[in-house]
Order: sequence, then structure tokens, then C-alpha cells
Amino acid sequence: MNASVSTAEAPARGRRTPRASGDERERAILATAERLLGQGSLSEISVEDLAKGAGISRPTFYFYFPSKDAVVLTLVDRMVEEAAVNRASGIAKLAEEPRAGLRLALQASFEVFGSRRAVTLAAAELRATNAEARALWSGVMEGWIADASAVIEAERARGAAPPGLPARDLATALIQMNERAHYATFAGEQPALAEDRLLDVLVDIWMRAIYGADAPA
Amino acid sequence: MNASVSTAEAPARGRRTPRASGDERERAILATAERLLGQGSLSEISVEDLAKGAGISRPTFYFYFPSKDAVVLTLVDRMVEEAAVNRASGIAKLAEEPRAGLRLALQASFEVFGSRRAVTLAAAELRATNAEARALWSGVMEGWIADASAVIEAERARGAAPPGLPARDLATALIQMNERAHYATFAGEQPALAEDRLLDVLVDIWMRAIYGADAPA
DNA sequence: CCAGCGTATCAACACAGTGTCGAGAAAGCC
DNA sequence: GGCTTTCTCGACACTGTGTTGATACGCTGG
Repeated sequence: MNASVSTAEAPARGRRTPRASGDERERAILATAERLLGQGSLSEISVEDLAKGAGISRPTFYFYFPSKDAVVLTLVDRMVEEAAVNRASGIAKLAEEPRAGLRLALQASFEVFGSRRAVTLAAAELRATNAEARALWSGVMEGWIADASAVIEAERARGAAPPGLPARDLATALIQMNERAHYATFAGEQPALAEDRLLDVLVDIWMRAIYGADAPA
Repeated sequence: MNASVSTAEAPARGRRTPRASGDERERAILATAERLLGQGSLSEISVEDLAKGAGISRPTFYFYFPSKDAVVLTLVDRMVEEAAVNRASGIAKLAEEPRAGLRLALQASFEVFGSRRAVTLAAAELRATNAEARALWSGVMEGWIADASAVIEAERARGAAPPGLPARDLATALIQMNERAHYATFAGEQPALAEDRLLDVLVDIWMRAIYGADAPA
């Protein structure tokens, strides 16, 4: 499954020493961040805002987190972990019921990221300026692509899918499509797919790209 | 074709009064911006840097442009216009030679945006924080999607493509895929498609999504 | 040939935000 | 009750943005 990326190897993105009661403050900061992100974009939120929201002064904020970015990264980390857990079931089902299994697999991400839009959008915004955010997200994408490649190869091996593009290339483009389409929809971009159409559209394209034969001249 | 979006209705994004010799300075600023963007990301460049690069002081910069963002927007505007011009030919060819025509159409964007990566990447970065950049890019996407929808519908009407997803939904997801895949490749993201594979992969998925029949159970 | 007006320039300022330092309060614990 | 560790914040230093007001520059018409 997805693997590494997470808090595992870098345990304390948050406060300097993970102990005692300041715990509560840390949670207050994270909660404030998520709340404020629901109202405005990341760049509109200052460290001052986060501190005030958590009932502390700005310097005290820095006792708990090294920067605003670190707060968001923590939030994203957790969300990503949540998403990784959910996704396994759909993939398992894929061999018997391709379309339904695929839909289930895609739905897992859709739901986790969709239910915490504020964090999802902040993650995307952060990626533009923060290398750690880029690395974190790269890892997520890599996990998805690896899974999708494996599925495509398995389906080809058992004769359910015809040969075609290298599995990894195909998986890469499809995962990228998913990411972008989700983002556009969640961000309310115009144009974008309607929220209740998103999965249908993506699943259909995946099915054709994986199971469809090479097209006519 | 693509339509509006461009400098047409908002003629002077640049200096306050479009006259005389300060013209040279304006060009110097734009050139400096493009040069510096080749070295580092937008957020690493300050107005000071742009001014210095153009041989003027920071306040003087503000005589020519209202902000750093406006400079980049001007650069992007021009690139977008360039891209719009190129694309027509491929679409025309599409009816006789679907695969070749499609490839040609996609290639047009690939080449324009690929040949000015610095600006392309800056545009993407800007979108994260700047509403005008988002609007500009939305317009570009909208144009592409409209064109792609029209093509899909035409191909279905003449019986070359089977029915399937609503043309606009399909077009939206495919264009989003293209955008994201191009960006990842140009930005050197990991994972991403290799530059010399990008078009082949995208064209193949487009072909299957448009011309392939609905997939098996 | 110089008065006068737009064009162009910049030093100095006001502001908003980040991150740090060092002095101190409060909370454990021996 | 002293010592240590955790926690807190006022005050500071710094970076970057955008504005203001004074001034110089160059042309054009009287």
C-alpha cells in the first residue's frame, strides 16, 4: 500500500518536546488553523491570527510550531494518513468487479479530501511555495500511481485488459487527472465537474483507458 | 476558437500611460522577470530584484507596474495569446485524421508552454494567491474545453465516435489531465511523465476515451 | 529661450508580517 | 523551599510591500 511519507520518520512536526499539558494548546492551534482555513485562503491567515485564535501571543505560537506552514503540514499529514487507510478495500474488489471496485477505490480519496476541503485546498496552496509540502504530496501521488500501475498490470496479466501504454505511464496520467479534477471541483473552479458527477466521469475514463482496445484509425 | 481572455478588454495591465520612451524600461522589467523566473520561483523574487535588474529603484518600478503580480500576469497574457494562435491547425485536421490531428492540437500547447517554462510555472504559482491569475487561467481552460467538447460532439454526430459521457464532462476531465500532466513534467515533479513520452500518453488516453466503446463488465 | 506641463525618478516613510531573544511566571519534583 | 523544566510574552531586528512628496528631465508653444 501507499507507504512511508507520513509522520513515521519525522515524528514531531509540531511542538519541540511532545509532553505534558501544552498539548491542549497545540490542539487549539490546529483547530484554529482548520477553522480559519474554512473562511479564507492560507495566504490570508497570519501567525498572529492563529495565535489569537488559540488564545496565546505570537511568540508563544512559535513555542509550539516553527511556522505557519508546519501547522498546515501537520493537518495535511493526518488527512493523508486517513486517506491511505480507506483505500485498500476498493482495490481488493477490483479483480471481480472492475468498475465497482475502481469506483470504490476512487471514492475513498474523494470522501476524505472532500470532507476536509479547507485542508485540501491549503495543501495545494502550500505546495506552490513550500518544498516539504511538495515532497509530502509527491509521496502521496507516488503511492497512488504505484497502486494503479500494479492493478493495470494485474488486469493485463489475467487477460482482462488488453495491452497498451506502459502501465506506469498510463497510471501517472490518470492519477494526475484525478488530482486535478478533484481540486477543481473542491475549489469551486469554473470550469469544473459538478461534485455529484465527478466520480462517474473519472471512473468511465479510467475504464476506457484501461480496458478499451486501442482505438481506430 | 478560444476567445476573449486576453489583453483585449483590459488593455493596459502595464504602465499607467502607454506612451513615450519609458517603454524601454517596461520591457526591461518584463525581461528581468522572465530571466529571474528562470533561476528561481516567483515567491523568491522581490520587487527590489526586478527593479535592480531593470536598472531602476523600487519606487520607480511602481511607476510602470502596480505590483510584481501584474508583471507576471502580463507575461502570462502574452504567452496565452501565443498559444491560442497555434492551436487551430490541429483541430481542423481532426476530422480526416483523428489521432494525428489530436496530437497536433495538443502539441501546440505543449510547445508554447514548454518553451517558456519559467513563465508557465510562475503562472501556476501565482494562481494560488492571485484572483486575477485564476480568472485568466479559467478562461484559458474554458476555451480548451469548449473546443474539445465541440470536437467530441462532431465526431459523435458523424458516427466516428460512439456515445458516452456528456461531451463537456469528458472534455473537462481530459483537459484537466493535460494541464496537470504538462505542469508536472515541466516542473520536473517526481512522479511525472518523461517529456518525450507526454504527448504519446495523453493522445492515447484521449483516443480511448473518445473513440473507445464503453468497457466490458 | 524660457515658462510650463506631462514624464520619469527616487529618498524617506508607514505598514504588515516573520522570526528571535531574554526575562520572567508556573508547575513539577526531590 | 530550592532547582529544573515548561511555558509565556514584551521588545526587537529584519524583510518586503506600497505610498508620498520633492525634484529633475525633456519637450512644445508662445
